[in-house]
Amino acid sequence: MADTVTDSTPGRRERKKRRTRDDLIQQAVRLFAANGFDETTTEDIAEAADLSQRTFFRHFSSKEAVLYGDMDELRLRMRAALADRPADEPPIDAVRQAILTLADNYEAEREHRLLQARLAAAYPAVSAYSRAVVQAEWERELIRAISERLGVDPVMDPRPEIVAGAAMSALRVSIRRWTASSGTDHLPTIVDEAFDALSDLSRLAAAGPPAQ
Amino acid sequence: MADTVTDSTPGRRERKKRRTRDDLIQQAVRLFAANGFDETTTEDIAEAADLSQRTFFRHFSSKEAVLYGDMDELRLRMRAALADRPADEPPIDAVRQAILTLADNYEAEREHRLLQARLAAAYPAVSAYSRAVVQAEWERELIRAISERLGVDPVMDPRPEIVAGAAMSALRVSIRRWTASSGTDHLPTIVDEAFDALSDLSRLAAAGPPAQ
DNA sequence: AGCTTAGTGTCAGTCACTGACAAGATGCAA
DNA sequence: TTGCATCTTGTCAGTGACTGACACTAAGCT
Repeated sequence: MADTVTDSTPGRRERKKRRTRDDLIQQAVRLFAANGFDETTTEDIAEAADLSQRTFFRHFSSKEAVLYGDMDELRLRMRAALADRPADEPPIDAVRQAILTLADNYEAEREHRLLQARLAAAYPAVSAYSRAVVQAEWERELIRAISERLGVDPVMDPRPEIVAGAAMSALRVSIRRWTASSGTDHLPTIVDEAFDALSDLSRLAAAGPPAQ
Repeated sequence: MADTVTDSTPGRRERKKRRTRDDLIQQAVRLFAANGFDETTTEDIAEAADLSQRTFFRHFSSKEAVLYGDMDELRLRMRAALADRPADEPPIDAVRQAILTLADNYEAEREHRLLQARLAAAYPAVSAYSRAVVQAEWERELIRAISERLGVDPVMDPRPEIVAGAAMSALRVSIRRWTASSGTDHLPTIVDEAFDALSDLSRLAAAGPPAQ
């Protein structure tokens, strides 16, 4: 047993791999912020991390993926938030709280999240990835939680998907507005207003004639 | 005035261009259906239409774009449907009717729309494009119509975006289910149920304990 | 018939991403 | 400690989407 105290669970190999991955993320984010997304090549990123391009693609499946390399942790936090809500709470409220958990994180990591959101606003490829991968994962978490609460099979009953989709849509709009304010507005507040609007969907009435 | 009767408005050049474009769409759709999206190269499509790859990219900005080359017309039809609804109708109802117009078209062009939906389900790149371009355009139409009806500025008031986003989400879910049924279910009916669920969002309650 | 303009082909180039192979590091067992 | 299996990486060659530059031809106009 010549174990040093350092490696508690993961071995040396694991730690090295993790460090390499973190390096790639850090360098990528730095370069994206400095020069833009399209303007940064995967070769640039690998170079900055002193690795080959091939190694970059062994850690991340695309240039977009490295920008969102830290999202898995957030997804799990959201899942935990859902599990913590009382089982008899109306699903839409549990969902609102889960989304607020995400919003809190955006405030806590304001600079980084703002960069991601700005790049998504500026580069279609980033926006597409964010929706198709990151947000799709969040949405799946919501669908799973909602169908459990309703006690229904999400394949048969469309309501979990409808609710989750509406919630994700509200989040997207909220983040867009938060980004437009450069993160000066309070995202959880924006999200709260968005969910209020969602509850009032059917009560939304057309305006009368413009001041008669 | 040596006009022949054939070219009523667009000149020979325009017609030729249009025909080339239509050829590309037709060949692309045929090849996608036969071999799959990733399995078909832009070179294959150009070749099948007896054109150079460079010309393909002069008509379509991406391989995804050619698959949705017929969507502009549908968007305009949706816009017209929105304009036709009474101005004092609740926005959510006008939106529902607009989406039902889309659904009707999906039934009318079942085979083609089903192919698009299947390719979107099978190929992430297609799904991403569909959302980021096609559906984003539809959503913008909704936002514009809703803010006009509410008499508000969509930059200041988040409600138009919220409503439009929720509606688009309901449409996506509906199309997914319609696709899963291979188009045998009636899409307008599915859409109607989705909008009913949307109206009942806040009344959705958790199930009691599983049969005590 | 001339002149301008727009659509096309060809060619060369960039860049994201992938498969194959070899080499060095790591974990593990004898 | 040694030996072997496994993992991570680098190198190299290749595919395919997409773009800029240039020359050529057809279409519209006078």
